Amino acid sequence: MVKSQAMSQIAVPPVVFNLPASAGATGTPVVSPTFSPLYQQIKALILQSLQSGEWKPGELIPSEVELAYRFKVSQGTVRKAIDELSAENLVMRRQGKGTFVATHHEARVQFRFLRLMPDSGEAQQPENQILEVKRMRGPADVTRLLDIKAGDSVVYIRRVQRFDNVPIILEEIWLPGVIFKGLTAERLVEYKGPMYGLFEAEFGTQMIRASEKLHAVAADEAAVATLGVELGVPLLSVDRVSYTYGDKPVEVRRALYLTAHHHYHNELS
Amino acid sequence: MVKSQAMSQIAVPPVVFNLPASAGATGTPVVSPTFSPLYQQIKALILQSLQSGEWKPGELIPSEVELAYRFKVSQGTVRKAIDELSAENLVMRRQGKGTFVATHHEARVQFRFLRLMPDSGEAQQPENQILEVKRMRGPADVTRLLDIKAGDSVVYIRRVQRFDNVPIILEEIWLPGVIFKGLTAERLVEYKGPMYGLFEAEFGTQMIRASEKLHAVAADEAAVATLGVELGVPLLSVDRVSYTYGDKPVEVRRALYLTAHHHYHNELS
DNA sequence: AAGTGGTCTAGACCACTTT
DNA sequence: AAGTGGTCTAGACCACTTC
Repeated sequence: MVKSQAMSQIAVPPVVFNLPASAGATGTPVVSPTFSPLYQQIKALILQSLQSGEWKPGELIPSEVELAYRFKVSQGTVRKAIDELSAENLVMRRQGKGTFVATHHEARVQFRFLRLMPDSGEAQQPENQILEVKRMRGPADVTRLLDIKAGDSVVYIRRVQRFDNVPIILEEIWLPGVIFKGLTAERLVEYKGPMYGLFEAEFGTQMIRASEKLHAVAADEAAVATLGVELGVPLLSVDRVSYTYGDKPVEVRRALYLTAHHHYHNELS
Repeated sequence: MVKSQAMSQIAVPPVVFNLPASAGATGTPVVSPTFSPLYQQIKALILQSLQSGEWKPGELIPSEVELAYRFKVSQGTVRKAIDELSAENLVMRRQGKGTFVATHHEARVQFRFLRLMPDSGEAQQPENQILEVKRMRGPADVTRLLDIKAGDSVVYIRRVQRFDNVPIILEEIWLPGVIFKGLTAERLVEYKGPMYGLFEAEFGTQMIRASEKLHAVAADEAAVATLGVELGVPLLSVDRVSYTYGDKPVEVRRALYLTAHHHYHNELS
């Protein structure tokens, strides 16, 4: 039984969970306006389940065999879909155990999102100190980056991160107010672990990729006050926009890195 | 005819081109001390052909069917090997045409190795100005990074790169003297196009990945002289080590980027 | 029409983990 | 022993490019 690609084209509605056309279908194919390989459609369906929270970060997703049965495709096709999700770091495969939803409660993931390393020695987790948390109307440049309406409410966070108790990073963070309703200074202060872990666990928002722009800048007075450097000292400015499923921007960051004894590490390939 | 993985284990000599054990082989398997999947062994063999120059940058490599015949494995196994090489940007697949060896004579590749973008507007190719080329005994830190003997000969290059005729990058480059014997200032000046293109075309050395460390630093007198900035202005320092096949380091770079109107772009995922 | 890479299936077996 | 992901094969057909 060989299925034609065009015939096995399945409708992928925006939200509704949908099974593919029955495997034995013959007749006139219902040609949809947009073509894509079967495994891409399966990938999109799995992505929906990830986004909807059907499988939460850290959890086991159904086995390849089960997904193949559910979607009425071969295991190989499910495999190729999961292969891509794995390459994009959205899931993690473990031979013999299964496939797990990626989570920020893992050192590996955190190092992907914090590229600052000591010039010598091992990479380590910084400690947070929250300086300020408030709700405000988003500045124009921030709301534009977050793709929300001008003047919409945002949560503003200001914090310092320390390595070996030395302040190295001064950071401002803006989050869409609608998504991060219940976020308070207390919760941020008491939460141990990476901030993105808090976001995924308590706000159902998974950061899956980010785009950064780096500049060398001179220390301003805020940096002087918090990083203990002199005015004008060179600092690495890192502007970040983070995205969740569907390439939706959900965080804007502006950080200043003191790179006297640390560096931003990047692999080109 | 089903082949066991262990039985199809093939010897992968360092240089000699070798065919896998015959497909129908039964008897006692010659268990090699290191195990690896067949497709990884095929990948290693293809890698050898790339490294040896059997297929040069920009050229078409044999089709999957032909490689499968040559290695006496299925097309699917060759496919998986090439899939990985493609993911690592060592080859480029083009449906209907074939698989090509990656080359630095391509805009896409060049942007992978130069992350500096204008804050607004399109990315563009910079223009080179060679300031100095000489052969010298490599400084200790450089020879250590290049994994050559202390005091070994290196080629030293100093250059400025301009965007829209404005000097933005001041760069020092060290190359192993043994590999880049015939590299002269004249050749560097007259060569149009990316330097890595020259390296691959005339020295048979393909840069396939690089590791960068970024610091924010204050402009020194060399930067003042060449970039036309004032002493102490913040600059982005980029220390790079580039690698060719077999993770062999073949270039050390120290660059200063003027980031007043440009930024270093990075995608985290 | 012929050749290339791209997709899809079905089935077998392997390596690893848990029961 | 059973279940999971990982490897390998063989064969079919599709999409794209070139002749």
